Amino acid sequence: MQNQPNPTRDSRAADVVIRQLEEQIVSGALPNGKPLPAERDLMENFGASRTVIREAISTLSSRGLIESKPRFRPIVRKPDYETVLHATGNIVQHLLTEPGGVKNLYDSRVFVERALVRDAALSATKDDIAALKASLAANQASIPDSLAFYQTDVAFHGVLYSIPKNPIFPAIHAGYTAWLAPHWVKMIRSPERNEMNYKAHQAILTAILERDPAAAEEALKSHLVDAWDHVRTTFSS
Amino acid sequence: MQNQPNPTRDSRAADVVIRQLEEQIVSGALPNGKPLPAERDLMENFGASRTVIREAISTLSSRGLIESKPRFRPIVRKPDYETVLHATGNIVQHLLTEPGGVKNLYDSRVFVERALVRDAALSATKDDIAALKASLAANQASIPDSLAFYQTDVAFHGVLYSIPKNPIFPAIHAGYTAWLAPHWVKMIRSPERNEMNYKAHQAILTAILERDPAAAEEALKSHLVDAWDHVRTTFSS
DNA sequence: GTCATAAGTTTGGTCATACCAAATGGGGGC
DNA sequence: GCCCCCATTTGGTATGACCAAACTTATGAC
Repeated sequence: MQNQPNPTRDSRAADVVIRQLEEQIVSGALPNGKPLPAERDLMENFGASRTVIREAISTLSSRGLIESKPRFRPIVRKPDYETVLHATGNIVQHLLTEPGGVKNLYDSRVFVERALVRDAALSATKDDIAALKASLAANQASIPDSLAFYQTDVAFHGVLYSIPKNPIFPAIHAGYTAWLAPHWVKMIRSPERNEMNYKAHQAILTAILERDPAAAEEALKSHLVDAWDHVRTTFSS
Repeated sequence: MQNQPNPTRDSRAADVVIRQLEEQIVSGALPNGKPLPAERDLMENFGASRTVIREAISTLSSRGLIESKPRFRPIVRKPDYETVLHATGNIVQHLLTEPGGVKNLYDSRVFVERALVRDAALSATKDDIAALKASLAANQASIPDSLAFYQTDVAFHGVLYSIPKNPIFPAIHAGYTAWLAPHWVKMIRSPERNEMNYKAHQAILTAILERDPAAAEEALKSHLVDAWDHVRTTFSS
Protein backbone atom coordinates (compact mmCIF):
# COMPACT_ATOMS: atom_id res chain seq x y z
CA MET A 1 0.00 0.00 0.00
CA GLN A 2 2.98 2.27 -0.24
CA ASN A 3 2.88 4.33 -3.34
CA GLN A 4 1.50 2.67 -6.40
CA PRO A 5 3.37 5.28 -8.38
CA ASN A 6 0.06 6.27 -10.01
CA PRO A 7 -1.24 6.61 -13.58
CA THR A 8 0.79 9.59 -14.72
CA ARG A 9 4.34 9.04 -15.82
CA ASP A 10 6.20 10.80 -13.07
CA SER A 11 9.63 9.63 -12.19
CA ARG A 12 9.77 11.51 -8.93
CA ALA A 13 7.37 10.66 -6.17
CA ALA A 14 7.53 14.29 -5.11
CA ASP A 15 5.86 15.24 -8.38
CA VAL A 16 2.71 13.31 -7.65
CA VAL A 17 2.46 14.90 -4.23
CA ILE A 18 3.00 18.28 -5.85
CA ARG A 19 0.32 17.54 -8.38
CA GLN A 20 -2.18 16.41 -5.78
CA LEU A 21 -1.53 19.33 -3.47
CA GLU A 22 -1.76 21.63 -6.45
CA GLU A 23 -5.12 20.22 -7.35
CA GLN A 24 -6.40 20.39 -3.79
CA ILE A 25 -5.42 24.02 -3.68
CA VAL A 26 -7.03 25.11 -6.93
CA SER A 27 -10.10 23.00 -6.20
CA GLY A 28 -10.45 24.64 -2.84
CA ALA A 29 -10.15 21.42 -0.86
CA LEU A 30 -7.32 23.25 0.83
CA PRO A 31 -8.92 26.61 1.53
CA ASN A 32 -7.10 29.67 0.30
CA GLY A 33 -5.48 31.71 3.02
CA LYS A 34 -5.50 28.94 5.56
CA PRO A 35 -2.42 27.14 6.82
CA LEU A 36 -1.37 23.88 5.28
CA PRO A 37 -1.72 20.76 7.42
CA ALA A 38 1.36 19.82 9.39
CA GLU A 39 4.05 18.06 7.42
CA ARG A 40 3.65 14.97 9.56
CA ASP A 41 -0.03 14.83 8.74
CA LEU A 42 0.58 15.32 5.06
CA MET A 43 3.06 12.48 4.97
CA GLU A 44 0.35 10.26 6.38
CA ASN A 45 -2.28 11.52 3.95
CA PHE A 46 -0.07 10.96 0.95
CA GLY A 47 1.76 7.92 2.25
CA ALA A 48 5.04 9.63 1.50
CA SER A 49 8.08 10.43 3.56
CA ARG A 50 8.62 13.82 5.07
CA THR A 51 11.40 14.33 2.56
CA VAL A 52 9.06 14.40 -0.41
CA ILE A 53 6.41 16.35 1.48
CA ARG A 54 8.92 19.02 2.27
CA GLU A 55 10.18 19.08 -1.29
CA ALA A 56 6.63 19.39 -2.57
CA ILE A 57 5.92 22.26 -0.22
CA SER A 58 9.14 23.94 -1.22
CA THR A 59 8.35 23.62 -4.90
CA LEU A 60 4.78 24.81 -4.58
CA SER A 61 6.02 27.67 -2.50
CA SER A 62 8.34 28.74 -5.28
CA ARG A 63 5.44 28.46 -7.69
CA GLY A 64 3.41 30.82 -5.58
CA LEU A 65 0.71 28.38 -4.56
CA ILE A 66 2.00 28.36 -1.03
CA GLU A 67 3.43 31.21 0.97
CA SER A 68 5.90 29.98 3.52
CA LYS A 69 7.78 32.10 5.98
CA PRO A 70 10.78 30.53 7.69
CA ARG A 71 9.43 28.95 10.84
CA PHE A 72 5.72 29.32 10.34
CA ARG A 73 3.00 27.18 8.94
CA PRO A 74 2.83 27.54 5.18
CA ILE A 75 -0.23 29.42 3.95
CA VAL A 76 -2.27 28.24 0.97
CA ARG A 77 -2.42 30.81 -1.80
CA LYS A 78 -4.52 30.59 -4.90
CA PRO A 79 -2.39 32.25 -7.55
CA ASP A 80 -3.32 35.60 -9.06
CA TYR A 81 -1.58 37.83 -11.54
CA GLU A 82 0.59 39.41 -8.92
CA THR A 83 1.76 36.03 -7.77
CA VAL A 84 3.52 35.70 -11.10
CA LEU A 85 5.43 38.84 -10.36
CA HIS A 86 6.44 37.76 -6.89
CA ALA A 87 7.68 34.46 -8.22
CA THR A 88 9.96 36.18 -10.68
CA GLY A 89 11.30 38.74 -8.28
CA ASN A 90 14.50 36.96 -7.45
CA ILE A 91 15.52 36.31 -11.03
CA VAL A 92 14.71 39.83 -12.06
CA GLN A 93 17.01 41.10 -9.35
CA HIS A 94 19.89 39.32 -11.04
CA LEU A 95 19.03 40.77 -14.40
CA LEU A 96 18.88 44.25 -12.94
CA THR A 97 22.43 44.02 -11.69
CA GLU A 98 23.70 43.36 -15.19
CA PRO A 99 24.78 46.33 -17.28
CA GLY A 100 21.80 47.96 -18.91
CA GLY A 101 19.41 45.84 -16.95
CA VAL A 102 17.65 48.67 -15.17
CA LYS A 103 17.66 50.74 -18.32
CA ASN A 104 16.01 47.94 -20.29
CA LEU A 105 13.33 47.50 -17.69
CA TYR A 106 12.72 51.22 -17.46
CA ASP A 107 12.54 51.55 -21.22
CA SER A 108 9.96 48.82 -21.35
CA ARG A 109 7.98 50.70 -18.77
CA VAL A 110 8.11 53.86 -20.82
CA PHE A 111 7.03 51.84 -23.83
CA VAL A 112 4.07 50.36 -22.02
CA GLU A 113 2.95 53.58 -20.41
CA ARG A 114 3.14 55.45 -23.66
CA ALA A 115 0.69 52.98 -25.07
CA LEU A 116 -1.39 53.22 -21.91
CA VAL A 117 -1.83 56.98 -22.00
CA ARG A 118 -2.58 56.82 -25.70
CA ASP A 119 -5.21 54.24 -24.93
CA ALA A 120 -6.48 56.37 -22.06
CA ALA A 121 -6.84 59.38 -24.31
CA LEU A 122 -8.88 57.34 -26.73
CA SER A 123 -11.05 55.30 -24.45
CA ALA A 124 -10.98 56.42 -20.83
CA THR A 125 -14.43 56.25 -19.28
CA LYS A 126 -16.00 58.77 -16.97
CA ASP A 127 -14.94 56.66 -14.02
CA ASP A 128 -11.40 56.44 -15.32
CA ILE A 129 -11.28 60.20 -15.68
CA ALA A 130 -12.64 60.64 -12.19
CA ALA A 131 -10.00 58.29 -10.81
CA LEU A 132 -7.28 60.14 -12.65
CA LYS A 133 -8.48 63.48 -11.34
CA ALA A 134 -8.71 62.17 -7.82
CA SER A 135 -5.21 60.71 -7.84
CA LEU A 136 -3.83 63.85 -9.42
CA ALA A 137 -5.42 65.94 -6.68
CA ALA A 138 -3.92 63.70 -4.04
CA ASN A 139 -0.62 64.03 -5.82
CA GLN A 140 -0.82 67.81 -5.73
CA ALA A 141 -1.77 67.85 -2.09
CA SER A 142 1.35 65.90 -1.17
CA ILE A 143 3.89 68.03 -2.99
CA PRO A 144 5.42 69.26 0.26
CA ASP A 145 5.89 65.74 1.58
CA SER A 146 8.30 63.82 -0.64
CA LEU A 147 7.42 60.39 0.69
CA ALA A 148 3.70 60.97 0.30
CA PHE A 149 4.38 62.45 -3.10
CA TYR A 150 6.19 59.33 -4.21
CA GLN A 151 3.25 57.22 -3.13
CA THR A 152 0.64 59.34 -4.86
CA ASP A 153 2.92 59.47 -7.86
CA VAL A 154 2.91 55.69 -8.06
CA ALA A 155 -0.84 55.70 -7.54
CA PHE A 156 -1.39 58.14 -10.38
CA HIS A 157 0.54 55.98 -12.80
CA GLY A 158 -1.29 53.01 -11.38
CA VAL A 159 -4.60 54.42 -12.51
CA LEU A 160 -3.29 54.36 -16.06
CA TYR A 161 -2.69 50.63 -15.74
CA SER A 162 -6.23 50.09 -14.55
CA ILE A 163 -7.88 51.71 -17.56
CA PRO A 164 -7.64 48.73 -19.94
CA LYS A 165 -9.67 46.69 -17.41
CA ASN A 166 -7.22 43.86 -17.78
CA PRO A 167 -5.86 42.49 -14.49
CA ILE A 168 -2.53 41.80 -16.13
CA PHE A 169 -1.70 45.48 -16.33
CA PRO A 170 -2.02 46.35 -12.64
CA ALA A 171 0.21 43.38 -11.98
CA ILE A 172 2.77 44.74 -14.40
CA HIS A 173 2.57 48.07 -12.65
CA ALA A 174 3.22 46.38 -9.35
CA GLY A 175 6.24 44.71 -10.91
CA TYR A 176 7.69 47.93 -12.24
CA THR A 177 7.11 49.63 -8.94
CA ALA A 178 8.69 46.92 -6.86
CA TRP A 179 11.64 46.30 -9.14
CA LEU A 180 12.52 49.84 -10.05
CA ALA A 181 11.92 51.39 -6.64
CA PRO A 182 15.25 50.24 -5.19
CA HIS A 183 17.04 52.06 -7.98
CA TRP A 184 14.96 55.10 -7.35
CA VAL A 185 15.13 55.75 -3.66
CA LYS A 186 18.44 57.53 -3.75
CA MET A 187 17.04 60.11 -6.11
CA ILE A 188 17.14 63.59 -4.77
CA ARG A 189 13.62 64.53 -3.82
CA SER A 190 12.41 67.96 -3.08
CA PRO A 191 9.20 69.97 -3.20
CA GLU A 192 10.55 71.71 -6.29
CA ARG A 193 11.15 68.40 -8.00
CA ASN A 194 7.75 67.18 -6.87
CA GLU A 195 6.17 70.30 -8.29
CA MET A 196 7.78 69.52 -11.64
CA ASN A 197 6.50 65.98 -11.63
CA TYR A 198 3.06 67.07 -10.59
CA LYS A 199 2.90 69.47 -13.50
CA ALA A 200 3.96 66.66 -15.80
CA HIS A 201 1.14 64.52 -14.47
CA GLN A 202 -1.20 67.41 -14.96
CA ALA A 203 -0.13 67.77 -18.57
CA ILE A 204 -0.77 64.08 -19.16
CA LEU A 205 -4.23 64.28 -17.71
CA THR A 206 -4.99 67.42 -19.69
CA ALA A 207 -4.08 65.68 -22.91
CA ILE A 208 -6.24 62.71 -21.97
CA LEU A 209 -9.14 65.02 -21.21
CA GLU A 210 -8.68 66.62 -24.59
CA ARG A 211 -8.69 63.16 -26.14
CA ASP A 212 -5.36 63.86 -27.73
CA PRO A 213 -3.39 60.60 -27.75
CA ALA A 214 -0.30 62.08 -29.39
CA ALA A 215 -0.04 64.85 -26.83
CA ALA A 216 -0.68 62.43 -24.00
CA GLU A 217 2.00 60.08 -25.24
CA GLU A 218 4.45 62.91 -25.67
CA ALA A 219 3.73 64.29 -22.21
CA LEU A 220 4.17 60.89 -20.64
CA LYS A 221 7.33 60.21 -22.54
CA SER A 222 9.04 63.46 -21.65
CA HIS A 223 7.95 63.02 -18.05
CA LEU A 224 9.54 59.61 -17.73
CA VAL A 225 12.61 60.41 -19.75
CA ASP A 226 13.15 63.48 -17.63
CA ALA A 227 12.82 61.42 -14.47
CA TRP A 228 15.35 58.94 -15.79
CA ASP A 229 17.82 61.66 -16.67
CA HIS A 230 17.39 63.11 -13.23
CA VAL A 231 18.28 59.82 -11.61
CA ARG A 232 21.22 59.37 -13.92
CA THR A 233 22.69 62.78 -13.21
CA THR A 234 22.08 62.28 -9.51
CA PHE A 235 24.14 59.13 -9.56
CA SER A 236 26.92 59.96 -11.97
CA SER A 237 29.71 61.18 -9.76
CA MET B 1 33.89 23.72 12.90
CA GLN B 2 30.40 22.89 11.84
CA ASN B 3 28.55 25.90 10.59
CA GLN B 4 29.13 29.08 12.46
CA PRO B 5 25.88 30.30 10.95
CA ASN B 6 27.66 33.34 9.48
CA PRO B 7 27.28 37.10 9.72
CA THR B 8 24.00 37.54 7.87
CA ARG B 9 20.78 37.08 9.78
CA ASP B 10 19.41 33.95 8.17
CA SER B 11 17.33 31.66 10.24
CA ARG B 12 17.53 28.78 7.82
CA ALA B 13 20.87 27.19 7.10
CA ALA B 14 19.62 26.45 3.63
CA ASP B 15 19.52 30.17 2.94
CA VAL B 16 23.22 30.65 3.43
CA VAL B 17 23.96 27.76 1.12
CA ILE B 18 21.56 29.26 -1.41
CA ARG B 19 23.27 32.60 -1.10
CA GLN B 20 26.72 31.16 -1.53
CA LEU B 21 25.80 28.97 -4.47
CA GLU B 22 24.03 31.94 -6.02
CA GLU B 23 27.12 34.03 -5.69
CA GLN B 24 29.38 31.32 -7.07
CA ILE B 25 27.13 31.05 -10.09
CA VAL B 26 26.90 34.73 -10.91
CA SER B 27 30.59 35.20 -10.22
CA GLY B 28 31.40 32.39 -12.57
CA ALA B 29 33.15 30.25 -9.99
CA LEU B 30 30.61 27.66 -11.04
CA PRO B 31 30.83 27.88 -14.81
CA ASN B 32 27.63 28.46 -16.70
CA GLY B 33 26.39 25.46 -18.61
CA LYS B 34 28.39 22.96 -16.62
CA PRO B 35 26.96 20.46 -14.19
CA LEU B 36 26.86 21.24 -10.49
CA PRO B 37 29.18 19.23 -8.24
CA ALA B 38 27.63 16.12 -6.74
CA GLU B 39 25.39 16.70 -3.77
CA ARG B 40 27.72 14.71 -1.57
CA ASP B 41 30.60 16.95 -2.54
CA LEU B 42 28.61 20.09 -1.96
CA MET B 43 27.64 18.97 1.51
CA GLU B 44 31.30 18.65 2.29
CA ASN B 45 32.18 22.02 0.76
CA PHE B 46 29.49 23.80 2.72
CA GLY B 47 29.63 21.66 5.83
CA ALA B 48 25.89 21.12 5.58
CA SER B 49 23.71 18.08 5.45
CA ARG B 50 22.42 16.71 2.21
CA THR B 51 18.97 17.93 3.18
CA VAL B 52 19.91 21.58 3.02
CA ILE B 53 22.01 21.07 -0.09
CA ARG B 54 19.06 19.54 -1.85
CA GLU B 55 16.76 22.26 -0.69
CA ALA B 56 19.19 24.89 -1.90
CA ILE B 57 19.44 23.22 -5.28
CA SER B 58 15.69 22.94 -5.49
CA THR B 59 15.22 26.60 -4.67
CA LEU B 60 17.88 27.81 -7.06
CA SER B 61 16.38 25.59 -9.69
CA SER B 62 13.03 27.26 -9.27
CA ARG B 63 14.75 30.60 -9.51
CA GLY B 64 16.27 29.63 -12.81
CA LEU B 65 19.89 29.65 -11.74
CA ILE B 66 20.00 25.90 -12.04
CA GLU B 67 18.33 23.69 -14.57
CA SER B 68 17.63 20.28 -13.15
CA LYS B 69 16.00 17.41 -14.95
CA PRO B 70 14.68 14.56 -12.80
CA ARG B 71 17.56 12.15 -12.52
CA PHE B 72 20.38 14.09 -14.09
CA ARG B 73 23.08 16.31 -12.80
CA PRO B 74 21.79 19.85 -12.38
CA ILE B 75 23.18 22.33 -14.89
CA VAL B 76 24.36 25.78 -13.89
CA ARG B 77 22.46 28.53 -15.68
CA LYS B 78 23.16 32.20 -15.57
CA PRO B 79 19.74 33.76 -15.80
CA ASP B 80 18.59 35.67 -18.83
CA TYR B 81 15.33 37.35 -19.71
CA GLU B 82 13.76 34.15 -20.94
CA THR B 83 14.57 32.46 -17.68
CA VAL B 84 12.03 34.73 -16.07
CA LEU B 85 9.39 33.41 -18.41
CA HIS B 86 10.27 29.79 -17.79
CA ALA B 87 10.07 30.34 -14.06
CA THR B 88 6.57 31.73 -14.31
CA GLY B 89 5.24 29.13 -16.68
CA ASN B 90 3.57 26.97 -14.09
CA ILE B 91 1.72 29.78 -12.38
CA VAL B 92 0.59 31.25 -15.65
CA GLN B 93 -0.90 27.92 -16.59
CA HIS B 94 -3.19 28.18 -13.58
CA LEU B 95 -4.26 31.68 -14.49
CA LEU B 96 -5.04 30.61 -18.03
CA THR B 97 -7.48 28.00 -16.84
CA GLU B 98 -9.50 30.62 -15.04
CA PRO B 99 -12.39 32.23 -16.90
CA GLY B 100 -11.14 35.04 -19.07
CA GLY B 101 -7.54 34.13 -18.42
CA VAL B 102 -6.60 33.40 -22.00
CA LYS B 103 -8.57 36.40 -23.18
CA ASN B 104 -6.73 38.69 -20.79
CA LEU B 105 -3.37 37.39 -21.90
CA TYR B 106 -4.30 37.68 -25.54
CA ASP B 107 -5.62 41.19 -25.08
CA SER B 108 -2.38 42.20 -23.46
CA ARG B 109 -0.57 40.78 -26.46
CA VAL B 110 -2.71 42.80 -28.83
CA PHE B 111 -2.03 45.85 -26.72
CA VAL B 112 1.71 45.33 -26.81
CA GLU B 113 1.90 44.52 -30.49
CA ARG B 114 -0.19 47.51 -31.41
CA ALA B 115 2.41 49.65 -29.72
CA LEU B 116 5.16 47.65 -31.37
CA VAL B 117 3.97 48.14 -34.91
CA ARG B 118 3.35 51.80 -34.21
CA ASP B 119 6.88 52.04 -32.97
CA ALA B 120 8.10 50.08 -35.98
CA ALA B 121 6.36 52.45 -38.37
CA LEU B 122 8.05 55.37 -36.68
CA SER B 123 11.53 54.09 -36.09
CA ALA B 124 12.29 50.83 -37.89
CA THR B 125 15.80 50.84 -39.30
CA LYS B 126 16.90 49.53 -42.65
CA ASP B 127 17.90 46.27 -41.02
CA ASP B 128 14.56 45.98 -39.27
CA ILE B 129 12.78 46.51 -42.58
CA ALA B 130 14.98 43.90 -44.22
CA ALA B 131 14.23 41.41 -41.46
CA LEU B 132 10.51 42.09 -41.78
CA LYS B 133 10.62 41.60 -45.53
CA ALA B 134 12.60 38.38 -45.20
CA SER B 135 10.26 36.90 -42.63
CA LEU B 136 7.24 37.96 -44.65
CA ALA B 137 8.70 36.23 -47.72
CA ALA B 138 9.27 33.08 -45.73
CA ASN B 139 5.74 33.36 -44.49
CA GLN B 140 4.39 33.59 -48.01
CA ALA B 141 6.46 30.66 -49.18
CA SER B 142 4.95 28.44 -46.51
CA ILE B 143 1.30 29.18 -47.16
CA PRO B 144 0.65 25.66 -48.46
CA ASP B 145 2.18 24.06 -45.36
CA SER B 146 0.15 24.98 -42.29
CA LEU B 147 2.77 23.91 -39.78
CA ALA B 148 5.52 25.84 -41.51
CA PHE B 149 3.14 28.75 -41.87
CA TYR B 150 2.52 28.82 -38.15
CA GLN B 151 6.24 28.91 -37.51
CA THR B 152 6.93 31.69 -39.98
CA ASP B 153 3.90 33.49 -38.62
CA VAL B 154 5.40 33.44 -35.15
CA ALA B 155 8.73 34.50 -36.59
CA PHE B 156 7.19 37.48 -38.37
CA HIS B 157 5.59 38.74 -35.20
CA GLY B 158 8.87 38.01 -33.45
CA VAL B 159 10.67 40.49 -35.65
CA LEU B 160 8.34 43.18 -34.36
CA TYR B 161 9.49 42.43 -30.82
CA SER B 162 13.11 42.76 -31.84
CA ILE B 163 12.76 46.26 -33.24
CA PRO B 164 12.95 48.15 -29.92
CA LYS B 165 16.37 46.55 -29.35
CA ASN B 166 15.35 45.73 -25.82
CA PRO B 167 15.94 42.09 -24.82
CA ILE B 168 12.84 42.18 -22.66
CA PHE B 169 10.56 42.23 -25.67
CA PRO B 170 11.76 39.07 -27.38
CA ALA B 171 11.36 37.36 -24.02
CA ILE B 172 7.79 38.59 -23.83
CA HIS B 173 7.19 37.29 -27.31
CA ALA B 174 8.53 33.91 -26.28
CA GLY B 175 6.12 34.00 -23.36
CA TYR B 176 3.11 34.81 -25.47
CA THR B 177 4.06 32.14 -27.96
CA ALA B 178 4.59 29.43 -25.38
CA TRP B 179 1.54 30.26 -23.29
CA LEU B 180 -0.97 30.95 -25.99
CA ALA B 181 0.10 28.17 -28.36
CA PRO B 182 -1.73 25.40 -26.47
CA HIS B 183 -4.96 27.33 -26.89
CA TRP B 184 -4.24 27.80 -30.53
CA VAL B 185 -3.35 24.42 -31.88
CA LYS B 186 -6.90 23.28 -32.33
CA MET B 187 -7.62 26.17 -34.63
CA ILE B 188 -8.65 25.12 -38.08
CA ARG B 189 -5.74 25.73 -40.38
CA SER B 190 -5.86 25.76 -44.11
CA PRO B 191 -4.02 27.32 -47.02
CA GLU B 192 -6.96 29.68 -47.45
CA ARG B 193 -6.72 30.77 -43.86
CA ASN B 194 -2.94 31.06 -44.18
CA GLU B 195 -3.41 33.21 -47.24
CA MET B 196 -5.62 35.54 -45.22
CA ASN B 197 -3.11 35.84 -42.46
CA TYR B 198 -0.29 36.37 -44.89
CA LYS B 199 -2.15 39.25 -46.47
CA ALA B 200 -2.70 40.73 -43.03
CA HIS B 201 1.01 40.54 -42.39
CA GLN B 202 1.62 42.14 -45.72
CA ALA B 203 -0.71 44.99 -44.87
CA ILE B 204 1.14 45.56 -41.62
CA LEU B 205 4.48 45.69 -43.35
CA THR B 206 3.14 48.00 -46.02
CA ALA B 207 1.94 50.43 -43.40
CA ILE B 208 5.31 50.28 -41.69
CA LEU B 209 7.08 50.94 -44.97
CA GLU B 210 4.84 53.91 -45.53
CA ARG B 211 5.73 55.14 -42.05
CA ASP B 212 2.07 55.24 -41.17
CA PRO B 213 1.74 54.25 -37.51
CA ALA B 214 -2.03 54.58 -37.40
CA ALA B 215 -2.50 52.29 -40.39
CA ALA B 216 0.04 49.81 -39.04
CA GLU B 217 -1.67 49.71 -35.69
CA GLU B 218 -5.06 49.27 -37.30
CA ALA B 219 -3.81 46.50 -39.57
CA LEU B 220 -2.21 44.68 -36.66
CA LYS B 221 -5.27 45.07 -34.52
CA SER B 222 -7.73 43.76 -37.05
CA HIS B 223 -5.36 40.90 -37.83
CA LEU B 224 -5.17 39.75 -34.25
CA VAL B 225 -8.82 40.39 -33.46
CA ASP B 226 -9.78 38.41 -36.51
CA ALA B 227 -7.54 35.53 -35.46
CA TRP B 228 -9.12 35.54 -32.03
CA ASP B 229 -12.63 35.50 -33.44
CA HIS B 230 -11.64 32.63 -35.67
CA VAL B 231 -10.48 30.57 -32.75
CA ARG B 232 -13.60 31.44 -30.81
CA THR B 233 -15.97 30.40 -33.56
CA THR B 234 -13.96 27.25 -34.12
CA PHE B 235 -14.42 26.26 -30.54
CA SER B 236 -17.95 27.35 -29.83
CA SER B 237 -20.03 24.28 -30.38
C1' DG C 1 -13.68 37.48 34.62
C1' DT C 2 -9.47 39.20 32.42
C1' DC C 3 -5.04 38.95 31.49
C1' DA C 4 -0.24 38.03 31.84
C1' DT C 5 2.77 34.21 32.56
C1' DA C 6 4.71 29.72 32.73
C1' DA C 7 4.69 24.84 31.48
C1' DG C 8 3.79 21.49 27.97
C1' DT C 9 3.05 20.12 23.23
C1' DT C 10 3.32 20.64 18.34
C1' DT C 11 5.85 21.63 14.37
C1' DG C 12 9.32 23.22 10.99
C1' DG C 13 14.50 22.94 10.13
C1' DT C 14 18.44 20.10 10.20
C1' DC C 15 21.32 16.03 10.59
C1' DA C 16 22.84 11.18 9.87
C1' DT C 17 22.28 6.89 7.64
C1' DA C 18 20.66 3.63 4.52
C1' DC C 19 18.79 1.70 0.14
C1' DC C 20 17.47 1.67 -4.67
C1' DA C 21 17.45 2.56 -9.45
C1' DA C 22 19.12 5.24 -13.02
C1' DA C 23 23.12 7.64 -14.98
C1' DT C 24 28.01 7.59 -15.65
C1' DG C 25 32.46 6.04 -16.66
C1' DG C 26 35.80 2.62 -17.79
C1' DG C 27 37.25 -1.76 -19.95
C1' DG C 28 37.31 -5.25 -22.78
C1' DG C 29 35.87 -7.27 -27.28
C1' DC C 30 35.15 -6.44 -32.04
C1' DG D 1 37.82 3.60 -33.32
C1' DC D 2 33.24 1.94 -31.89
C1' DC D 3 30.00 -0.60 -29.16
C1' DC D 4 28.42 -3.33 -25.33
C1' DC D 5 28.76 -4.77 -20.52
C1' DC D 6 29.74 -4.03 -15.71
C1' DA D 7 31.31 -1.54 -11.45
C1' DT D 8 30.76 2.88 -9.55
C1' DT D 9 28.71 7.23 -8.82
C1' DT D 10 24.85 9.94 -7.94
C1' DG D 11 20.11 11.62 -7.39
C1' DG D 12 15.51 10.27 -5.14
C1' DT D 13 13.35 8.48 -1.17
C1' DA D 14 12.65 6.55 3.50
C1' DT D 15 13.58 6.50 8.68
C1' DG D 16 14.43 8.19 12.81
C1' DA D 17 16.19 11.50 15.78
C1' DC D 18 17.04 16.17 17.83
C1' DC D 19 16.52 21.14 18.52
C1' DA D 20 14.55 25.54 18.82
C1' DA D 21 10.82 28.27 17.81
C1' DA D 22 5.86 28.55 17.56
C1' DC D 23 1.57 27.31 19.40
C1' DT D 24 -1.65 25.74 23.18
C1' DT D 25 -3.09 25.15 27.55
C1' DA D 26 -2.91 25.46 32.28
C1' DT D 27 -1.96 28.52 36.05
C1' DG D 28 -1.99 32.30 39.09
C1' DA D 29 -2.31 37.28 40.07
C1' DC D 30 -5.34 41.13 40.01
